[in-house]
Amino acid sequence: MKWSQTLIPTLREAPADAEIASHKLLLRAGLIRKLAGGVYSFLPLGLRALRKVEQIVREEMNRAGAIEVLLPALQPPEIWQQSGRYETASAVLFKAKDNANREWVLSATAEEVITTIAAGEINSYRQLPKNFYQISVKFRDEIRPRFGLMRAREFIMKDAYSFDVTDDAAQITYQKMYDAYAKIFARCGLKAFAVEADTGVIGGKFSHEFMIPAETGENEVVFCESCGYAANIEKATSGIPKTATREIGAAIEKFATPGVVTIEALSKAPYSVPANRQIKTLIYIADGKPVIVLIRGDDQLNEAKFAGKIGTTVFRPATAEEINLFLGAHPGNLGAINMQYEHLSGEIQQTFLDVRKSQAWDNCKIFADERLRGANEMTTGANEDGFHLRNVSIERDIKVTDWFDLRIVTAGEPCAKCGKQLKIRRAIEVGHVFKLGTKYSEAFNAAYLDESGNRKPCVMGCYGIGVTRTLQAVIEQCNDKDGIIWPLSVAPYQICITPLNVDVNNEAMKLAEKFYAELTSRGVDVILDDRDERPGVKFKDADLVGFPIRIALGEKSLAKGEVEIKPRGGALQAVKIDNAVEAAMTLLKS
RNA sequence: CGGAGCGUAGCUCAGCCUGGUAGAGCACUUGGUUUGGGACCAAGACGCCGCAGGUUCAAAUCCUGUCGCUCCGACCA
Repeated sequence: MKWSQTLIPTLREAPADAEIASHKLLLRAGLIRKLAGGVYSFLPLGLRALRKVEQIVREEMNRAGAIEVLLPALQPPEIWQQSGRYETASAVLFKAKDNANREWVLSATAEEVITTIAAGEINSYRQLPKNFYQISVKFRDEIRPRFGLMRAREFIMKDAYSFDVTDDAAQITYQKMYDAYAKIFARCGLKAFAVEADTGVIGGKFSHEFMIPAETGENEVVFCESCGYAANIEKATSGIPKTATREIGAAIEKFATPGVVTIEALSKAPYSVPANRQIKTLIYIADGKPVIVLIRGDDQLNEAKFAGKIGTTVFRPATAEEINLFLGAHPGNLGAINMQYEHLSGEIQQTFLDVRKSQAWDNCKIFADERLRGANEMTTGANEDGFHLRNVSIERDIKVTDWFDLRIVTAGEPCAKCGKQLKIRRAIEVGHVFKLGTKYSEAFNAAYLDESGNRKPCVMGCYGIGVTRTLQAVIEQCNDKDGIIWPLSVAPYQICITPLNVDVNNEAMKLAEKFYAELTSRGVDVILDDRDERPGVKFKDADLVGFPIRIALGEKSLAKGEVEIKPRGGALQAVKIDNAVEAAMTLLKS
């Protein structure tokens, strides 16, 4: 390709709405342009890099035995209702209406579609296993699109769906995908690692996410350098000790704490109740009903874990007004003990009772973090502004509905497996593999007949790679002050030939054309910078775009019978003209 | 959706406080001088100052509303 014939609109300055390095570089190097928030056009250079990532994904998926299909982006809402995700995933689904006012769902993912196909076309164990994948545009109504392609409303995803006869067989497929993913990211030049992950709305038994370490990543990963344990913080657990049990002491005692509404304030004199001897009482409204969550004063609630336990993602913290109405006190004075209303007077008490009834408050569930199990001599709010209770024994005084691990792990806690200190780092999620089980196959009746003629649901898995996100992750991981440093495997062009004089009669240009023809015939992706620009502009642009190898032809070196070959980020080497093509090929292979 | 900020030329931004009819740099066009790391000179073209109301003799500037964008939080590949 000749530079002058394509479109590579490089920018000296990054547009103001780009925040992180990779987003700025995508724009500055002329790979993408924004059409609207979270919606981007791919320009020629960006598309070339994207196609390379796609091709790597395709090759490894094929190698792992998956077969490519293409499923519709326009999907009838009925199938989403059938799986139940029309409600549970409602927040991210784009919906459109046709001219007959019929509703459609834009594909956010395709479990429903593929399972419909499996239900219709797979009848026998002889047809299994099958693993279908596609690389296609996905739509998600992200609450907050961010960082260019990292979190977009429209993006390209590789999604795969496997169907197996048994759980054991599904495990083998899962492992194949896991291995394929490791290869894919390695081939893209990425340092990826897998972590245990939360399954979220998709559901299923367990999953791993593939992460790219990056300060700008939106995920926090807990990991142990000693034994290799690694998990998304949403899922991570640690071996932190439970609350020390003490003698069950005296009866509960109410004491005045005027104006004290934080854990910290209560931990100071004159109260001096250590945070680890306090019970934090949080009120959430989940599916319209109140839920009480108890965790230790020095811990934080992990909302992802909480969501997993209560089985809905539709929840929010209760407002101060709601809490006051329900419990008769404001945040900072709450406890799961005195959920009474005797202290309220007449009319207010009636309102209180009505609210409780309407909100099913009397059946309000109390979930407590495991770390509080058996705790006593604890302090918590008295449900009366300005008062707390001490000598609280959880098992004795609070009717806990259920105990769960609900806390957020923090750095430095002991690893649950080996006891060494856990660390936390930020990362970008580029892939996710799920073991689904039979959730979708049962909902869509995707079943097969086994050897004995028994009808059984297929055991499913699903596997996603954010292709456009992966592309940006490559840039986020591979750049310097001058621009992108493409790994050879995904570079839009592998070699940029830069003649410093582009007059067709000039020796530099003639030679450039000759190299271009030779390298192209050898299957190398080459771009020839035939613009009549000053050398500085060409060099700066080549560095910005980040071609792995640049071959410069200028008077100075040509006079010595040489050309200059410079790997991006490596040392410049002078090579005899006749050896230049071979030298470049050698560099490509190394 | 809650909190914060920003919408002026293709890009980066000034002007707004204190109202008087549109600016700079880069990019673009033409001519010239340059030519190994984002050149210089000259001349040009490019603006519904996000949109809609309002105040005013007069609005980019003040007021109200609205839309869009960015950042922090919840969501995700």
